[in-house]
Amino acid sequence: MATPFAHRNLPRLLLQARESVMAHTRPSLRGHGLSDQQWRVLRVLGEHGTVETGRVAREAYILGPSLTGVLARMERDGLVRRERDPADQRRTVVEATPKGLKLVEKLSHTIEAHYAWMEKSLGKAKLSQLYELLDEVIELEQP
Amino acid sequence: MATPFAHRNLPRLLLQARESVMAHTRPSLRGHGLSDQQWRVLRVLGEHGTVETGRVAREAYILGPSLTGVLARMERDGLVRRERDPADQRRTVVEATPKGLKLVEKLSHTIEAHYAWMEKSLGKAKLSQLYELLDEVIELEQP
DNA sequence: GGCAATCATTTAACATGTTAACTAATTCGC
DNA sequence: GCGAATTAGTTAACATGTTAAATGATTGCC
Repeated sequence: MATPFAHRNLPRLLLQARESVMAHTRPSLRGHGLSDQQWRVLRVLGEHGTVETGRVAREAYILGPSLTGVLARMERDGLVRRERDPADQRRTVVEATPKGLKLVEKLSHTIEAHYAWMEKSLGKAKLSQLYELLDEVIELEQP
Repeated sequence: MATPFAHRNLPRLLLQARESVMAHTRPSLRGHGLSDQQWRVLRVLGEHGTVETGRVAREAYILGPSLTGVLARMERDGLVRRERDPADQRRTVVEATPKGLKLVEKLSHTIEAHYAWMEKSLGKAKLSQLYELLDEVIELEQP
């Protein structure tokens, strides 16, 4: 009853590649008590300061309902602060606390070092080639 | 307080690329009531027939504890059957039911068509280039 | 001004991911 | 043969993903 698949399994390859990349940085994140998602959020806040949660969701690639929980736990852990936007009470804005910012600062160096290592092992050319191909895949339109 | 990141965000790109690829096939899966994970399991069973769950976990890239639930729901929905391996009572072996196999048959065509479409839009050369690069990323050793 | 449509976020319900602890069966060394 | 390691799978506890529905606030039109 074997059903042959002529091609590679692209979604699986992308998943594995992602895991392989994250395997290098994840220990540092966990060492500071951060989940992948919490780090993505902190990174956005580090780049943009005070941000409305909708934008955080988009840039950290986290769906709204997930983000609600992630931010609640980050607030519980003293990493971020939330408050309603006075100008538009529908919106909630978030910012990193000093403790959160300190983590961004520290981990940024780790991440940068990781990229440097990756450029060296894979080669700068192949890395940017990979970026380009991924961009093209992402741009493929929905049929 | 902006912290500059000189590089692209590779894990995010890989995640987005995966979503972009899956966006094409997911509607077909959902149309037949399957989750991504259930499809991965069925695909393994379609290729190998009766398989022990450990191997399913490895090939479908699902962790043991997740697989326990996935298989329970698939059994509930009449897609697979589970039983203990008589030769080694620690092991559990799974096989697809006729209903499950019919789904594999039907969806395989859909997936093949999707790959054909992708080869056409992206180009065969770029696709295999992408495969190679992903393989290399996956092979990067843990420092 | 007032009400329908729209918008931002949250809640709810369920599936999956993740790590550690647990159970049951098998293997290995003696 | 027997008891300590090892192995396969599950349970437990919590975090996240996913879709639909609900809540509250704002906008736009009349």
